[in-house]
Amino acid sequence: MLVIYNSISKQKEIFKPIYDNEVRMYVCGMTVYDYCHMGHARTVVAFDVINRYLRYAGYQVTYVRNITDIDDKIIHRAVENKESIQSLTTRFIQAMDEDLQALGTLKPDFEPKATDYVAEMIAIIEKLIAEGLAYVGRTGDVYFDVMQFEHYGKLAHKDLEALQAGARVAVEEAKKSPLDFVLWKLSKPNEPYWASPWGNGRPGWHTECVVMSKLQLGQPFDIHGGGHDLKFPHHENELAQAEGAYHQDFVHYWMHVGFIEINKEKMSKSLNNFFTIRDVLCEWRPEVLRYFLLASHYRSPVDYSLEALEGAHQALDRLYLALRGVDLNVEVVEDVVAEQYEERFKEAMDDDFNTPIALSVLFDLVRELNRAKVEGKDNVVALAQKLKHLAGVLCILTEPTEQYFQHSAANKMGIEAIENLVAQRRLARSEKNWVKADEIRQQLAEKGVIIEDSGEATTWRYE
RNA sequence: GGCUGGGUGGCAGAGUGGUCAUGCUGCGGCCUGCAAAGCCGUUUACGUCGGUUCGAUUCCGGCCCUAGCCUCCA
Repeated sequence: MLVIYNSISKQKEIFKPIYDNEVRMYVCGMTVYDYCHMGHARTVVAFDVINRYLRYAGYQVTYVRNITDIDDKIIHRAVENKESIQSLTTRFIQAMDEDLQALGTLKPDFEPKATDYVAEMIAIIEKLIAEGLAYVGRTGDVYFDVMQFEHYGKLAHKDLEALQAGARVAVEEAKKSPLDFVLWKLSKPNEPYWASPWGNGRPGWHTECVVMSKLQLGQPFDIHGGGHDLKFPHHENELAQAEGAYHQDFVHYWMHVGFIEINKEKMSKSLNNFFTIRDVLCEWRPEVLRYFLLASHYRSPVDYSLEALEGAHQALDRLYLALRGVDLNVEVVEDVVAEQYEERFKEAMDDDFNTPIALSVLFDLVRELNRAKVEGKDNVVALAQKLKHLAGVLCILTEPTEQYFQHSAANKMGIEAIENLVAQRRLARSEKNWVKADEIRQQLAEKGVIIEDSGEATTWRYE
């Protein structure tokens, strides 16, 4: 029984899809004017695991993640770069695809772009005006009239009074209330525009998600997610539009992912304390990054640090080491003990996708496996297969074992040279020339190569 | 100011009304030519002050500290 923490009720709730075993999930994606950073990675990986687990659990998932390819930041950046908007967004969409693929995330089933749905956005704005929920302001822009939607604030748990008291924005004369948000923004000279009943302009940000989710998933749909910073105002504003326009629930389960922090401070573009995914992938292999992200629960804040990455690396090594020397390319073997670990794994993931616990189950399985290896039990293969299989749901332990340890990289000693030294050392050892054997081991260690003897065999790996 | 979250052992990070999280690290042992890996054992916890309880890190209340949102942000 799957339980999900729902932001709107602030409680864990039993998950019941709208249609039997189908899950319809929409996640707010990127605004493509720059490279993706670790914060994006976290949200994307979190929902990737959710997507994978739901499928593993037998649900038929439709996963939609939008691309925002028109907004003020994009326009500004294009001007800054003396580049067309089209070229800017195309470039960063491609970069995003590369980065997310490197992280091993599955592509969403649909990745709608805002600019492909402008006509539909205009239609919903017209409907909102007809419903009395939107108005044309004094400057000609169209605004959502927050006061007219009685449930405004129900997601973020804010009441209008408090919001107004805290409003830091200078009241724009064009709006009735400072909380009203723009649905259609008239274009200035040299800005891109679409024709509309209110003049040439472009849609406000929040509307695209309402339109694209409804088109591809219907309304209501099951899960809507995104980073924690989207809860308010973005998701609140989506909800107001969707429920205001169609008079029915918008979303059943709202999920929000916690922030990546640096020195306990939110990583964000405005604070300029962010690391891009590609920066990090220059130093660390993608799987380490994934492990790091999965080692804490998706709702908690995570502090990004070298120590944490190193910890992830070591933990991952332990998982892979357990698989070493086991031939997995055989028919899947059933084993009662192995099944117990799968049950525990499911239990962990069923509890609001608790990946830290799921990982701890994997480590318990590793101990079981190592023990079985030492004792020469006959369930070694079954345990190893189970480990690989369950880890695969989290999309870790995906590489062939030896490839993981002997992964070539430009700055490392070549495999041939290593094998050569290992052979020399084997000879020295057979002659009980311990001095020479230790010398070679030391030589390799200085190059970051770890030697492991077990009986006659010697294996090596990069540290 | 309002609204959300947090404060756990050397670090990271879960969780629970009364036996173990887990990973890294420390210590002891086994194994090993010595190591590494592995196995076994083991030390150091639950911000603070009260309350409920036979018993609270876990429930309730006050306080302190801290992050986030209230403006674009995953």
